Amino acid sequence: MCRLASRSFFSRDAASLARDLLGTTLVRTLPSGERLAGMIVETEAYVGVRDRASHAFGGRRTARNESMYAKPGTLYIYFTYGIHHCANIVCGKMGEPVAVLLRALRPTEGHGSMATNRGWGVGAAERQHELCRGPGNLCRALAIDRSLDGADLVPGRGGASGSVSVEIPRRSPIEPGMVLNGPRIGLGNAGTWKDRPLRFWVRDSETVSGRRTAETRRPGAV
DNA sequence: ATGACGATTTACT
DNA sequence: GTAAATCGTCATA
Repeated sequence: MCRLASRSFFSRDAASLARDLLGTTLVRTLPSGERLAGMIVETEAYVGVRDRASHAFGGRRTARNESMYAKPGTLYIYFTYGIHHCANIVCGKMGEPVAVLLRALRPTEGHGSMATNRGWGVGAAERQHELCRGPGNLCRALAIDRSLDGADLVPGRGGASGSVSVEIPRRSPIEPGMVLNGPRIGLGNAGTWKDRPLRFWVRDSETVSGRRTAETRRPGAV
């Protein structure tokens, strides 16, 4: 019914991956073996050294963003505002600092643990769509922090499933017409790059963060 | 050593 | 709509 995303799946440009991650499932396996998972419904592409909004703009390379230069399929986790972690999937060609930010999931497994991670009490059923809405909330719900920075989403030869992976259903649950895109969120002085339609989300998804009513464009267009 | 800032979230007017 | 929270990171000295 589904397959694990391979290295080649991640080895392509960020906008294309950001679009095609919609409808796939992000799986977080805890040390206890419990699975926390959700369908990806919102992403943003950070397309490389020329992207003024990227942490790697101009080839910037520091201890913090080192993982952006790792191989496709690597997790890049950063800490910001003194409070939140945000998760990216590195893509592009080997050594290129290109990545996709995961902004929201529709939870599918482990709702109870996610609620606990969010600091919620019991009876959170009516707020399930808020569990993983927004990049910071998503990380908190899935217990993702900098200890996972640099982790590989693609299993090694041993075949052991990693602590984070992406599962691709044989048939996408997302109809092509359900995908919208528009400008990325929360950018400062990114100049012209601020308005590029590099944010992708699923239409009508209650779990999408920020504005849900932006322009429609040809899926994958940049 | 120090200061400014942030790919956010939440609460409040 | 605006503001506060909060601290690791980076540039500057």
